[in-house]
Amino acid sequence: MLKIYNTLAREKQTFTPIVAGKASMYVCGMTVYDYCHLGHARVMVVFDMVSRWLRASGLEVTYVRNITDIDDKIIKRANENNETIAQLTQRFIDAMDEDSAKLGVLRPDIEPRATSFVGGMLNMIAVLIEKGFAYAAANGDVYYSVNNFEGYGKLSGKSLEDLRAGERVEVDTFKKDPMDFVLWKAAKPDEPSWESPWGKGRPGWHIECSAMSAHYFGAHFDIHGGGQDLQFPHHENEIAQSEAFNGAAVHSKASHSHDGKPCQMVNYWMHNGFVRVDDEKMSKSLGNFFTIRTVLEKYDAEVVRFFILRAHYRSPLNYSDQHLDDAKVALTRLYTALRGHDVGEPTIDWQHPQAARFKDAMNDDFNTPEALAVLFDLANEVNKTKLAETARLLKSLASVLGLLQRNSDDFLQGEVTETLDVDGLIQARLTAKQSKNFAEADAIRKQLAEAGIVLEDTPQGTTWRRA
RNA sequence: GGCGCGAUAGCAAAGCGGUUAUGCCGCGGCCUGCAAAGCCGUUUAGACCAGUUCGACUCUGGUUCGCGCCUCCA
Repeated sequence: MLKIYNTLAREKQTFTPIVAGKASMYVCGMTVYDYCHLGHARVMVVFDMVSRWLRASGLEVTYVRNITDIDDKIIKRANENNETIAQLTQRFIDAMDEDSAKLGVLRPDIEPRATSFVGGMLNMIAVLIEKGFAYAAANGDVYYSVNNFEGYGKLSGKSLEDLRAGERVEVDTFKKDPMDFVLWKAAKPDEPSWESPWGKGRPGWHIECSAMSAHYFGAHFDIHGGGQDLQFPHHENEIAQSEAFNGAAVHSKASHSHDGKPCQMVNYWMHNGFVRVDDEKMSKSLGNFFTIRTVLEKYDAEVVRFFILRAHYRSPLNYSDQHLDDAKVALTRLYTALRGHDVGEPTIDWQHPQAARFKDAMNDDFNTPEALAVLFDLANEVNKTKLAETARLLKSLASVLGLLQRNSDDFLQGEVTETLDVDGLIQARLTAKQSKNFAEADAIRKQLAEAGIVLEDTPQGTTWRRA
């Protein structure tokens, strides 16, 4: 039985899909105006892992991850770069695809772009106005009226009163309530815009996700994911929009549909923890972010994936070179255990005690650190017994996490870019050893070590790996 | 100020009311010509103060410290 920590309930709950055997999952993806950083990498890897586990559990998964390709920052950046919005967004969508592919992230089933769903957003806004949840202001903006939605704050645990007391909300004279948020922004000159009943403009950020999830999943779906920072206001606002849209009009049981049942948008809300640098959130506004491609210049992409899955998805994850070095050594241990085992296609006997332990860990709110501990125990077993069957189980279980699927030598040796004749030197060392010329043998080994190559003598001969 | 999360050994990171987490590092041994890898063993824990309990790292309350959200943010 899979249990998921549901942010809405603030507890782990047994996962029961709306439609037996299927799972619908929507994850808030990227706003594409820059390269993805490690925080984005975490979202992609975490929900990739989630979708893989749901599938491994036998569910037919539809995974939707959107792309926000219209927004203030995009417009600003395109102007700065003197390129069109379409050029800018496509450039960074391509970059994102490259980065995520390297991290072993499978493509979501559907990756809708906001600009393709403006019609759906306009419809949603019109219905919200009609039902009394939204109003067009004098400046041409359309706002959502938070006071009219009963459940506002239920996801983030905030009350309107507390939010207002925060006094950090800018006073906007066109809003009826400071907490009201924008559904439709009136266009400024020289900005891209769409025609609407309220004049030219463009959609607010929150309505995009409501419209896109509604398009693919309708009023009700299983899992909605995203980073912790989206809990408020983004996800809170999505709930307000979608549940109001699908429910009855204001003053006639706001958040309930006509048959009296609550029209809940999402059953399970999942939020992954932040990536931190020096115990501070990694973010663009703080400027302390590392892009995925920067990190990949120095570290193997699978090491980064391993590093992310090594921590529980809800825990904070501190980034540092030291931690990545550590992850690299750990992953090397797993690949070393698999070295020399050609195990073929993944197959898992879930009756095997270690497989069962792995499954229990994953079913416990995706406990990947525990699942990885199982892999290390299996590696130890492989090292001791040399059993191909155990090696196969190790590799098969790892495949569920998107790890250890390369040939060991590919990981341990990397691309062959040597100017040194490694094989020749190994052969020369062997000759020296055979004639007991250990000084010569050690000199060769030292020469290779200085080039970053570590030799390992085994009963089957000498192998090498990169330090 | 409001709301929430966390505090585990040198570092990272899980489970668990009583029995080895796991990885890296350190130490001892085996193996090796010597190493490396591997194997065996081993040193370092549970912020602080109370309470519940036969027994608490694990439950409850409080304290301290850290982080996050309340504004764009994955």
